[in-house]
Amino acid sequence: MIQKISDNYTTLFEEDLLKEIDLIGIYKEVSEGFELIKPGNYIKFMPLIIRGAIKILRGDNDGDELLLYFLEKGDTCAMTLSCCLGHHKSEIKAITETDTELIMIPVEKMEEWTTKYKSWRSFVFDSYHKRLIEAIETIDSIAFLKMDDRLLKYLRDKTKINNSKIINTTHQQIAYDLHTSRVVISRLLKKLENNTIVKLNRNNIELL
Amino acid sequence: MIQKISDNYTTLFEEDLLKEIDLIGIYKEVSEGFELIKPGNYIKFMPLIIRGAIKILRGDNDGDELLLYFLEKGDTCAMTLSCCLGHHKSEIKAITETDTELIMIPVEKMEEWTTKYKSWRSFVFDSYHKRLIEAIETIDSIAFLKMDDRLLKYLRDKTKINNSKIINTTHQQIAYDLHTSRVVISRLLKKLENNTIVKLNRNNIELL
DNA sequence: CTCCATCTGTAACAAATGTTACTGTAAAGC
DNA sequence: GCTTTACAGTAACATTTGTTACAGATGGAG
Repeated sequence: MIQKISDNYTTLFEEDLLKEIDLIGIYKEVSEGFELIKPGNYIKFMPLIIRGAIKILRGDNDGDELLLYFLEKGDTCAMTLSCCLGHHKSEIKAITETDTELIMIPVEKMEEWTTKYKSWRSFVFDSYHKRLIEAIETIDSIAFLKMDDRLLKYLRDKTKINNSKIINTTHQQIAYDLHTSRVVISRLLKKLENNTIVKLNRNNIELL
Repeated sequence: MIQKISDNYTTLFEEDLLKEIDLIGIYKEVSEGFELIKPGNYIKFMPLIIRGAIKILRGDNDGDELLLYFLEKGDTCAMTLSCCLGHHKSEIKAITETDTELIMIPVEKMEEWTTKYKSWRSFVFDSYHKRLIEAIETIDSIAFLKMDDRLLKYLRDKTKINNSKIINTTHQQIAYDLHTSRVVISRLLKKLENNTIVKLNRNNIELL
């Protein structure tokens, strides 16, 4: 486990901290499409991502939802941090975007390590920073971009996360992530296809 | 200065930390409408707000802008924290909403105090947490609400911040904050007036 | 193969928001 | 007082996005 952490985290954790993670962390493999966190859950573990990607969504009271951002290897979930420190309920939804390996750290260790290890402190600050930036980028997209550009950005993010120009998803699923309707997405995708920016197949979109 | 801090911050800072703030912090009074931070600035100080309110805006490349949230007494600017720790340029704009008293802390002290004082660490974590929550609430508004509800929310936030049912501003200014056009705001305000939710005057809106 | 569920394409329309243009009115400066 | 400027009201129209309804295509289950 130590090896996996050092290989995938740019933050250099102290030797002692690595040993603690090795001792206390729970290694887990999760397959694609699993709902790790539901709105309303209390969170007892903090995930360190080793491989794969996790999609973080905001859900409102009526089942509407909106993609906030993706987490990748080396990341952790700042909302989880918030919830842990503040002992609040989750206000978000987390779903594995691909098969994912992660290490679960019990909440209690959070504060302890924050006091004890400088590198852990930096890691946590850095995570907050990244998430805040991502949240603000999401605001940029919604506020300043039209749906066609948001869609294109979404497709590009997807190819980056999955490391493949082929995106396996349905129009309906994209509509959920961008909080719009399926018809709108179909319409705009068709326009992108006419401009030879994508190629459309059933359950599958290729970014050219 | 120690008194001002202890009076206005719920986080209880240690005696030693309070002394350091007293010694190092620079007390400042800023009048309404002053632009504290411009996009592109490097930030050398971190503000602790004692009294008043600061409006934080996101600005894109073309001069478009959008209100992110307000800061009040007891708050600090998480984006500033980010910038300080990461030594990045500012990506936001900060304008005093009312006359404001604040204490400026030089960036160098940030990391030092984070290591040295537990209460400072909690304060910084808590600030990040609050800002992340606020950013996500802003996302909620833009993504899930129509302009009329966003406007009403905006007016209510304003009355809360300024502690008065009378809002002194122009339709154009609201339009900038919500990133829409003046005509749209005028139209919706008129509708709110017809429903006796507000009363409109020149440079001045009263929330009923 | 046939049936069925799911996915996609498209049209026609409705609603929300953005744009342009013009008017009147209050306040500020002279 | 008069003139100028900023602010607000309104109409007419354009664009974007959302909604409903239906038809055709695809692939899997039986």
